[in-house]
Amino acid sequence: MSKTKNHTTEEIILEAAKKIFQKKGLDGARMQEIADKAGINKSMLHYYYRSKQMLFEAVFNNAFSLLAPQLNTVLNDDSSIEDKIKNFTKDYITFIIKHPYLPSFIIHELNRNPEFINKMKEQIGFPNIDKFKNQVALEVENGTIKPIDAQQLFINIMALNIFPFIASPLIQGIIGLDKKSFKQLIEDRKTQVADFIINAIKN
Amino acid sequence: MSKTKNHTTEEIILEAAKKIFQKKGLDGARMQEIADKAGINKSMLHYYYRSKQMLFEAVFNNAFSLLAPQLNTVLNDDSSIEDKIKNFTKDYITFIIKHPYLPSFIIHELNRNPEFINKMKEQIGFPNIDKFKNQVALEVENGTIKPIDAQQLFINIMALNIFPFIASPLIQGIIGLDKKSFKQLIEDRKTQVADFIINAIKN
DNA sequence: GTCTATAGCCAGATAGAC
DNA sequence: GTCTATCTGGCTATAGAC
Repeated sequence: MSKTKNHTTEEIILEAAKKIFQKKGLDGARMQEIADKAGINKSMLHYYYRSKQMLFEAVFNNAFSLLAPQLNTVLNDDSSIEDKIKNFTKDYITFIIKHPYLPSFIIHELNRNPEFINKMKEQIGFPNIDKFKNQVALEVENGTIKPIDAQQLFINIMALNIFPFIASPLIQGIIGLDKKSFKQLIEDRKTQVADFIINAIKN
Repeated sequence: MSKTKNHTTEEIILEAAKKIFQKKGLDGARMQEIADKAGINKSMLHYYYRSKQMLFEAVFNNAFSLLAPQLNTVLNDDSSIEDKIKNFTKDYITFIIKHPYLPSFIIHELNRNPEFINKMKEQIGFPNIDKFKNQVALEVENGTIKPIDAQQLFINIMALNIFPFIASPLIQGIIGLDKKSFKQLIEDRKTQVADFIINAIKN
């Protein structure tokens, strides 16, 4: 009973702060709004997290530790390149539906504060590209895929999967779709993106 | 003499506001900082633009009217799909070097304020995908390219070109490159991205 | 640990002299 | 049109009662 629904105040605050910070950013967020969302008193935020900045950093770390394993699917998994691409493309959509503001939040705050990434590097599970580099080199040598730089391929995989969600208002505006049609378009991407990438690199 | 270097105060303000807003966003920007950058008094900002919000909207419109023609290269140009992809990929890098914060600025502010896109639609030159749809359908029928949805292809082209700049701190962190190596990576993309897309769709 | 009240500061906006 | 001075409100943060 004590672990199912009995969240501590600290956890309730963090959860509320995640929602507000991810939607409004550090500068746009208001401590009062976070307190309201958490259903507690504003001074509790300072009691538990001392300052807005420190609460924000807790949220950012938490968000990054959710995104990192996603990227590691591509980088550290043991399956073939082709399977990795298929799995990541399918899984990422599921992930993003649960955390819609997360990638644009991380990317925006990293742009405003690029040195944040250095703190993240110290965390365990920070994405590392070395294994992926070896794998790509190997598959190029085998002849299963065309010659391509592993870094460029990784960027391409990220770009094709992440960008449509970050830029969705712009895309919806230009393509001229309502929400329902756009949702279908995204649904189609679960397979289309993987096919696109595989076509591009397969021999 | 009067048109070469003699900018009006209004233009000087807009130019300074562009730099500050694009780097810091609406919430992060300070009117005092804009005034300092422009080298004029803070009250002048209000004299010419009435409020922070209105100054911001002038900046946003201006930024969007710079990005739109870039996207129209892909959508409205008369060349073949293959040439469009090559040209856009090459030109976009040049564009982004001149306006490094512009796309992430537009995308971030559209996320915070999705209805902005509706105001943009009323401007002339707002990107329209109709011509591109016909062209893709035609080239698919001709057999020059594989069957693909024009909307998906357009998203892919944007994603591969725009994302690396928006997410550059994240990418640099994961790939572990210094600024110089990253610059070279981007330089390589001028041709690599076009090749990647063309491989993916070419029959 | 949780609340109320308030300190202290800073930003956007305006009044009014020149 | 451009400046100085100032108002006003809102925000982070803390003091202190319970």
